[in-house]
Amino acid sequence: MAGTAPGTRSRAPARRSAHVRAKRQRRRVEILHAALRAFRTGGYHGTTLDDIAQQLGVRKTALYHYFPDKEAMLYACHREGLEEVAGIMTAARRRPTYAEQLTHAIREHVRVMTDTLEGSSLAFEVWALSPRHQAEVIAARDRYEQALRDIVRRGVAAGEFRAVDPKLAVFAMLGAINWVARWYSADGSIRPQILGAHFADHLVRGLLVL
Amino acid sequence: MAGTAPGTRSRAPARRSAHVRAKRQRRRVEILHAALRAFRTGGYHGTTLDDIAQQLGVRKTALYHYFPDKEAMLYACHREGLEEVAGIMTAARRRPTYAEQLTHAIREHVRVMTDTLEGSSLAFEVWALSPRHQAEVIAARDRYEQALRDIVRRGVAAGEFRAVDPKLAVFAMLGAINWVARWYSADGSIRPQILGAHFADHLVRGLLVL
DNA sequence: TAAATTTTTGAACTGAGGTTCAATTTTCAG
DNA sequence: CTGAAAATTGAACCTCAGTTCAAAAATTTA
Repeated sequence: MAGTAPGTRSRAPARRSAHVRAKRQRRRVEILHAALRAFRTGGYHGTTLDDIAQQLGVRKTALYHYFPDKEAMLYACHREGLEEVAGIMTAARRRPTYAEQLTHAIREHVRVMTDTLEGSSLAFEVWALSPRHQAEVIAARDRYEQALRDIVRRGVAAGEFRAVDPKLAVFAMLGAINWVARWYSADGSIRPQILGAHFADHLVRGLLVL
Repeated sequence: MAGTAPGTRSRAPARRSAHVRAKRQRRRVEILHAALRAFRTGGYHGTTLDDIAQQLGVRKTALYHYFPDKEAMLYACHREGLEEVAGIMTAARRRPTYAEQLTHAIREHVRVMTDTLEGSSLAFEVWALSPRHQAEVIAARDRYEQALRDIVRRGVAAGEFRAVDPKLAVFAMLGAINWVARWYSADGSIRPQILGAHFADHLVRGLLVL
């Protein structure tokens, strides 16, 4: 949105120096992370711009220098998360067995969820987005879900998994993973690595034939 | 809160007839269900009193005849859900094996989630509650989580389950179950009965020794 | 260091939505 | 049928939070 509108900055195409541009980008990410943290716990509507600004030691009006409005922040959060998660699938498909493909996807998704916390966007309220953005995010999310279902479906066909309903199996997996956004804290005693391995074990084993 | 405050209705202890009282109670439940539906999808802050009132074909001011404020509705939702879920555990403990105990708990929790939708309170934003209510709800939720962990712990000790971390195992289960509130629709093709059985199978099997 | 540009700020505007309340309509009880 | 109680309404209030904007502060560039 920021770079695609024709009239936004058509007069001065590349006036900003690389240094300034990089700094601005860094700040944007900082703001996004602050927003992410706040959205994750308090929800989009429950989070005020003051909440986000306060984390950065700045007034809320400063945020408008980086994002046109609050919804743009939520959208950016979703974008980043979806991008990261989408990348998981291409790597997963290279694994030899379907069980390993699922294991990889779960581990990586959990890692995205805990390490950068940026994967938590899938757990966010999509309804707060504008119709256009909402449709886009839902489409991307559905693509991801579909890819997971395909793995399960093939695993079942190959006799690797029990005759489960792929849709329900994936709902269970995504529920467990997305729920992480609700309780995980980097200060806690739970190590992300362990968490991912544990979830993958639990959820994939539940599909295997005896 | 409605019946415990000393000064609320101390002068007229039982003026309302049984019929009126029953009708009022029925209406309260109707409002609660409407609120529940709205909270479940749009979140507490994202839901307006107009949203809830509109479902009932009434103006928002009518709601104040049944609840002192919006927070009271959220609190009532939590109360009902927690009560139902708490009842699950006592029945579960009567089952012979730990696997069966878990299976029962998961099935019933899913049923509460889909049938009445009242179990979705555990999935709600607790932070929107007043400090007092928040503490109460968190305590009840922790009790429930602890009970589930105990089953897992004992199952591990008895050699029935693998040597999993009870905390993580329960997080995975509750994540899958609570996530139901996000996608389940009574109009959809998924039958609650099947869903509960499927989730129980998936999640319990994942804990069993090979 | 000085001009230009970027970033931040404080004040003010605005609309949405929770809440109050007196008045009206509906329902109940005798 | 009639008075009383309950339920609902519409108007108004008020706070909060998203947004705008011109001015000030900080930073970059030459």
